[in-house]
Amino acid sequence: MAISKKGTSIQQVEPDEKEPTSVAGLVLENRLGYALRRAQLAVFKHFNEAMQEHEIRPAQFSSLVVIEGYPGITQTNLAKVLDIDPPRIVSLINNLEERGLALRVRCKRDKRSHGIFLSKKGEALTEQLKELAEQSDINATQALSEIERRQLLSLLVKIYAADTIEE
Amino acid sequence: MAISKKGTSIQQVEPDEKEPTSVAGLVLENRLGYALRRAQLAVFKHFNEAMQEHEIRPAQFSSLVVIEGYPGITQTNLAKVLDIDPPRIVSLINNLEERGLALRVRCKRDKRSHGIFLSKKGEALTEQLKELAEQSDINATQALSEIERRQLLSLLVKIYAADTIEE
DNA sequence: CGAATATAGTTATAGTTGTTAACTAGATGA
DNA sequence: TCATCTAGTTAACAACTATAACTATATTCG
Repeated sequence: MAISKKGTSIQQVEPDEKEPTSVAGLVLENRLGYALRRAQLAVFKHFNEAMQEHEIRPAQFSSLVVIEGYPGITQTNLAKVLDIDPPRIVSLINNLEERGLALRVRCKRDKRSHGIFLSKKGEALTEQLKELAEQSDINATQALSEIERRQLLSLLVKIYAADTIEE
Repeated sequence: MAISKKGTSIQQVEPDEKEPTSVAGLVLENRLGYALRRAQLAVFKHFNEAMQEHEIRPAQFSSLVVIEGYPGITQTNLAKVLDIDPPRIVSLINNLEERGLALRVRCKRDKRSHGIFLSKKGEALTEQLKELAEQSDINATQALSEIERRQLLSLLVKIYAADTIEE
């Protein structure tokens, strides 16, 4: 295996003088997947800080919002909407139920399935969390104007909506 | 704990008739963090499919590209640039080295640090992968025009660049 | 009817990833 | 020289995701 720099078998080499601190100028700078990942991590970091005192993780927040929007939704449908696997829903709902935020109600027509509802406490918390999330998004994207933020959102939705449909 | 619907203790409830299949209409639709996550997963799915035959994971690809751009970069700097923890770099580089794609060269001035270089094989593969990645990004974002894609990229970079600096 | 098949939810398991703490070798600076 | 710092490493661990298999109900159809 040859070192590419000279093609000779160098044993001791100086590391490059430049000390890059960003991916500026590299192909990575133009890679959508990479940019999405980095931006997502940055935004999630803010989100997690904002939610820390309520001990709410991103997937829990999403679940709360969906249950609020569709009270009585079954676990299977919740899994579909959030595009996560059914086994993950179980522990997610277990946790919300243990904390008194949500509850399963066995459906009398189909006794296999459970409708999921928010408790009063869950509803109140969800309202509060939605505001925190809104604020957290804005904090995480200070570099963007309100118009840019909306533009970004609409572009992102186009991507994942298209991708969800074609499956 | 009361069920919010009526405030009474319902034991058997019909699940909602509607069967939602997307987050359309919910607050989630307007949450930047959620949209970023979903879009990122969609794009990564394409990426992973494209890279499958080469057995290259996203972080490995990113590493190859950065090493190509900064031959002789130290592991510490690579970690900084990619914003990942030093321990992760170790197994990452181990893997690339075992596969003959990259190699560590001990720096003679500071014998603690290693410069990392691509082998000829690594360089050739990286060239190939960059094209695959480019194509994969385009496939994953068929719903976007070329202009929109560039817009999106610039918005994303603004977010994570700002976030990286302030630390 | 009742046997075969399908579905909702669950459990267990394991692979993968990211995080933290602590260690070694070498460098630096008083 | 001694104390402190840094680069890389190792190991332990927590979190997340995916898969397989199990239970209970439901449905289909001969």
